[in-house]
Amino acid sequence: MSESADKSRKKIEEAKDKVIGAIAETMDLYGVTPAAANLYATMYFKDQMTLDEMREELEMSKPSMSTSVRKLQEIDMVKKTYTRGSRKHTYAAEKNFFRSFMVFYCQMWEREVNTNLEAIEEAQEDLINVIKDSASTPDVVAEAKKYYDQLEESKTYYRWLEDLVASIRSGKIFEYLPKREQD
Amino acid sequence: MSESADKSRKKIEEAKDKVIGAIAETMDLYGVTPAAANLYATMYFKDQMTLDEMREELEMSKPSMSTSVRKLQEIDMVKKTYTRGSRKHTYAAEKNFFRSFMVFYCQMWEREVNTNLEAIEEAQEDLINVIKDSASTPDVVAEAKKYYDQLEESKTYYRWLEDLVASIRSGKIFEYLPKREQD
DNA sequence: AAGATTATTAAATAAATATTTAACAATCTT
DNA sequence: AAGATTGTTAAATATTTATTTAATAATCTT
Repeated sequence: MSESADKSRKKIEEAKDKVIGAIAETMDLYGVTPAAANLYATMYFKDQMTLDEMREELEMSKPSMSTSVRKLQEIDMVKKTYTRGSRKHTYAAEKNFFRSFMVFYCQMWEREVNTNLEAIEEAQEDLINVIKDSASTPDVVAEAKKYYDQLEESKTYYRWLEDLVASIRSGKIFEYLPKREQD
Repeated sequence: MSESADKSRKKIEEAKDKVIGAIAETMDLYGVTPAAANLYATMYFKDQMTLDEMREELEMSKPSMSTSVRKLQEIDMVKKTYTRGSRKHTYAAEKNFFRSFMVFYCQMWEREVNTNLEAIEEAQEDLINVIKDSASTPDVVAEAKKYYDQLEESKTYYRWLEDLVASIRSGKIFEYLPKREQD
């Protein structure tokens, strides 16, 4: 093989590495470890990989690859693939960023909505009891009312977030905000 | 003060604590430290606070409060307030979750778009050079083309994310996904 | 079923992050 | 301007989190 052909191969690797670096760098936003971030970014340019290939490519331990893969599977950024004839498990990166976006944020927002709405409902019940309690002094009742109203108002946000999740999950959001293929 | 009135006060505190716990728990999603998460959740039920009040309420050190406040200010979840007559600085929590949502996610997504699009542009230039290079073998050219196309397709996502940010920042998204005040 | 290969779990280590104590700088009051 | 109060920065400590090595479990082939 000629030297200039080698040079071309090397330039391709360089190009990939730029993108790999950028993706890995911004993936801390998705709450994954550096190992998982690097792994996903690497897999983004591969068809599929085995744990041993990952270990070799990233020069890390196999358990680290194993846990990283699992974490990435949880947020649907990596899928297990079935390759007959191979004893080793194979995995492929989700290359459609829209799908990753959907799964990750909807999961995250749903957790936030559920946790907080549940607490709010309980708190509001408590506050109503205070308000209704004849033993409560007027200033205490006023305070309870104030907090009750504040919580009630915040529910508008959580309802909106739920609607946003539904719109993304169903794909309806793309009717309003279309994907622009061209530049 | 009667004992039952005290009981009412205590129930209010309990109600608040439920919500404080939930907010603090979900705030790890926003990439803030536990101290900052607890602080924001606490401030959510206060008009404004000084650093010393924070330290006392959370039973933590003053520098910890100072750094937490700064971090929360960066994502616009806390604002400095001007209280004349007081030597101490006072701070207030942003209580409108829609605004917090906007600032936090737009900031985050914009960083992702900028970092990745920049890398993609550079990588695509490199790949074009390989494709145009007469010394590149056909299989190398094919590979370069494959990656080029993959990157090109991913840009659709980043453009969409930019549109989403613009729609949120301008408030236009609420025309499509309105805030529902009632239940 | 036995042996070999691969993947996962557990314990130990390493690295990164959060928090505190101590020192310093800035600001306000007199 | 001096002294006192408040806030921030720096260094040290503590805590948490990520990663590795070692051990175990599961899976596949013969």
